[in-house]
Amino acid sequence: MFQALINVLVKCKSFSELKQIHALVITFGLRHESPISSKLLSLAALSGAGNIDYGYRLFSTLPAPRVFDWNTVIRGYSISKNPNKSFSVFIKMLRAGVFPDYLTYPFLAKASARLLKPELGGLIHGHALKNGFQLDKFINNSLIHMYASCHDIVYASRVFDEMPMKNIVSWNAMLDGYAKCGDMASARQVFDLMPQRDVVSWSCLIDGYVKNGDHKEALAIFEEMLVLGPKANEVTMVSVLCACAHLGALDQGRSMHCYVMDNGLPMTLVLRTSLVDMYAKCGAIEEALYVFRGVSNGKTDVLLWNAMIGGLAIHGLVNESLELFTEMQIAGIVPDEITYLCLLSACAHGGLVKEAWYFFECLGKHGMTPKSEHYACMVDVLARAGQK
DNA sequence: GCATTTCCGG
Repeated sequence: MFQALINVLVKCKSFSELKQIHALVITFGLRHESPISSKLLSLAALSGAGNIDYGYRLFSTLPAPRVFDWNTVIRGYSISKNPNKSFSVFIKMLRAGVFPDYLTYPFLAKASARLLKPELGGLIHGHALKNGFQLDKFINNSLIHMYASCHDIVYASRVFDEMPMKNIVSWNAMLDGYAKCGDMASARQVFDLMPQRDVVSWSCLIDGYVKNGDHKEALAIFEEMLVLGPKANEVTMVSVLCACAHLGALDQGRSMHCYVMDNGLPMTLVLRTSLVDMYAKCGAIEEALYVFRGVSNGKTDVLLWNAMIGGLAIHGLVNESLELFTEMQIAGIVPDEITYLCLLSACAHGGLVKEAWYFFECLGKHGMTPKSEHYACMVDVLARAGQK
């Protein structure tokens, strides 16, 4: 009976299915059977079928949650909109007398990193040390990443240096840390020094060069990777496509696209967005549209639509851009402030003063505050229309 | 049984 239910749970794909199973569990009085409720909780809190608030409500009904359950909720919040809640759950956990384990801390480190609060991460660090986890590789690696993400590279390297046994993840965390802090010389040094390199190491280095504006070097490293390194993955390709977009290197961009297809890399939404953006920036609107339309009924999000709407706008295809916006709303995608920025830029190109004002007002009506970029665009619209 | 690292649009 248990196993049958767990098998059903694993296959659960949507929120409504999840709720049905939840109802079933309650009806059969299995709510307090820990293997079932734990599995249900992790599905609710972590998978695409649920959401963390639902997960937390479910968690609250458990008579005696175990470390596993606490970790699930802390982890769920660490990747949610509000990572602060990971800490409130952690405090409740301590008050309930449940001892944190080697997975509790990495989730809390992640929450600190996402909040950009190294002070908070430092407290977690101290807590882990006090509880005898000073040699734990998993915890230390997540702490390195936490400090580095918070631009506290001195602390990150202190943790790194004090680790008696480092693995490739430790090295990658340092490499990425330096890159994120804009210190590509040190990042490169770490890369050259590390005992072995995997696809993440190469991707970190390449993306570091991209983020620091050295697109040529990023592509040069990628070429080197093709010869000496591991196979690139879809994450690597996102960075190199960004480099091609910045350089307007259409031919190279096309060959990146070929690499993706030839190697059967998963066409994730992120990758599709990068391809659309690259083609659009390189002036290949037809190809951008081709990738954008891609699989019919495929998943889309606001970032993908923004890339296409913005791509049309910068090439002066004003009507096409505005029509795509209409289509996007019909598709049920909610625009964000970048969408409006793209639309305002389309209006600037087309001299559409009235439409620009309309979009500018929409911004406020949908609870967004115009930022300096929006004002700049409006000034541009009015200046081009010859108004003062 | 949960695990840390790389990626998208202005």
